[in-house]
Amino acid sequence: MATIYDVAKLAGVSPATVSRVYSGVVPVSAGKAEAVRRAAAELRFTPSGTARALRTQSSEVIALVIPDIENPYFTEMARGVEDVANDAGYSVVLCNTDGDRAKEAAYLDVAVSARMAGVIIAAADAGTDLGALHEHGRPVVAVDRTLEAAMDAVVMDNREAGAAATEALLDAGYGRIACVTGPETVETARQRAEGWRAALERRGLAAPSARLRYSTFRVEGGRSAVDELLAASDPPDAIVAGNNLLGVGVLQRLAEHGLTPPALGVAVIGSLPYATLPVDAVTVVRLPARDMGETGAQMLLDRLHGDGRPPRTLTLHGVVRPAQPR
Amino acid sequence: MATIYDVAKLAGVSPATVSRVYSGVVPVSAGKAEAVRRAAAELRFTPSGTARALRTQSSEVIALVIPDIENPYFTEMARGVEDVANDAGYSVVLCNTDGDRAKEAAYLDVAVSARMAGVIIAAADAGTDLGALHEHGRPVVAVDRTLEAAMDAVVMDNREAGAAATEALLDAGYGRIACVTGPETVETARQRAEGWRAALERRGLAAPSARLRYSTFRVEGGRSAVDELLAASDPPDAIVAGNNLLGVGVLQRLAEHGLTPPALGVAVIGSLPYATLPVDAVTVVRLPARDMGETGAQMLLDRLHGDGRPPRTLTLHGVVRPAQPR
DNA sequence: ATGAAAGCGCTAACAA
DNA sequence: TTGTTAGCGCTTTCAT
Repeated sequence: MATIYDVAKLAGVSPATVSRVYSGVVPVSAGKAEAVRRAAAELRFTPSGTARALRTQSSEVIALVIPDIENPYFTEMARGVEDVANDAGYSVVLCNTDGDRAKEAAYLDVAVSARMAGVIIAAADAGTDLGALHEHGRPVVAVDRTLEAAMDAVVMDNREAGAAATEALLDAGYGRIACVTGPETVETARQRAEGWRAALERRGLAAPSARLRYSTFRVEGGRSAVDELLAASDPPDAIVAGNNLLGVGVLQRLAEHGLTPPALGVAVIGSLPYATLPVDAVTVVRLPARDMGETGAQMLLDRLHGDGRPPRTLTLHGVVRPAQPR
Repeated sequence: MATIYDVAKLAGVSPATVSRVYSGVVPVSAGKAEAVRRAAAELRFTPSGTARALRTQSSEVIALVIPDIENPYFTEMARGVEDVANDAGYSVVLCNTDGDRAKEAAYLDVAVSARMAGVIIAAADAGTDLGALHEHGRPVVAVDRTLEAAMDAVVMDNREAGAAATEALLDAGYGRIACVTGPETVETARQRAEGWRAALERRGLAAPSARLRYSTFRVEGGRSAVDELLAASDPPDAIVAGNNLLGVGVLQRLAEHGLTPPALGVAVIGSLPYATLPVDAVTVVRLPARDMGETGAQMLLDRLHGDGRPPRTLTLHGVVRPAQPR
């Protein structure tokens, strides 16, 4: 593999000049620059990112840590991060943690060990340790889920989303509304459930815990919740699904029970990009995932460019698309 | 940031000993190892991956290059890659190219510049240039789509999948079967269409080009194909969808036309993980995406561990789940 | 505008 | 088993 020394020798200049041609800021005479370029092409020179990273103590790579790469919500977010980061000349490393603390810790370790420029993280749970990142002075932005009191973060208004979903069902005439959400350890899951409860109570209705199910944020969770809820002595007439995958599971299982909405009302928090039936009959609270990614990436870039303001939390709001009355 | 020198001084040993404790292979006496560990913990030492990569000319990172991170087929594959790679101590960097050659080239550049150990790639199209990787001696494994005549590759049997999907529809009694597939520039799209054609011709049926649509491998492509096919003077009575997203689009649009299967037959090449209606009425040719990822990763690891056998192509087969007769 | 030289933090001979 | 030492390829003063 050719190095700047090889290129320098062939071009008849010093290694420093070759370096200057590639870093671009320091002026180099046109003639020498041209000679360097020709020599580099001839030797198929590719500058060593690792050497540069070692020397400069930083690389143009940012880590994006997410709990579930198979969830379209997070991939949509990843697209947002990518677009903004790539435009600014950064590469994005996607790290999938499966919501597993050990895996997450391993990836954060890699991030500091590889001297990545910064980290955007949708944390597995509240226990994530950002200590090493902080000590090494790497900026971190939390997305989707907050992590520490005073840090940069972009989150959804989850309570509002939960309330809006519930209210849309109430407005459509449903009265016995259940809620299926994610694990109680996950902030977003709790907040969405709180929104459901608040909306019901605002209308003077009870929010019995028998109608609230903490589950996993996965398709299977939605499916089994339907079975459990329908088996109850006082089954609900509508269900709020706490995220997109739960929504898919709920709709799947309901269809198998012959209860396609609006026979039983359904509101989903999050989009259903791969739904195979018309979702007109389903209330959807669209969450701007891509926007969240873009905004988070921009916050991180600002920090990398020396922004020293106190940390801030940005809250994004969902958009309600009520079920069409038929 | 603490270095091995700081740790060495505090532990009262040489830097080399610290290094040996971390690399693990060379024996170190228990006492010194313990001292090193304590010193490292006290100084919150994190070894510099960049320094190590520079020194050893390689890093424990592999790049996974895919054309569409929002397609569950590729994320499922990514999971397979991740599992195998992580178990072997490698991190996986996910690079999303959007099927864009320039983006792809940029990522491959990063891969060699960062001295990544190897690359697994589902190429944007046949024009991808692997030259730089080869020159730098980095192993490459193609997945989903081949790229060069003699290279390691794991692909699906796409012709067979296309034929199986078509035959299932024929067996179910449909006779005017259309096919919607991806861009003609994409190998998998062509092969699946060829399978469709071959299956029809084997039964002595025509495969008129009016019933074959090259589109994009996206939801929207399936939707518009339905409209175009239904508007024809001699509309089909069944449709083969060339990938999962096309299948989603086809099913969506058919439902909007009031033509839910089996009113119009549908076979999908690929899985429908987020379908919201029961897919019993749809023929699905499940493609083992996760398996493809695991196998590709294993092939790459073998190369990294010195496997010098001639390159090989492994072909994986889909599994037909015919629509349930109702 | 250009070159010489030091050093980023680590590993791998080699010596002891 | 342990320490000494010489780089890996680059950037960056400091001179010129």
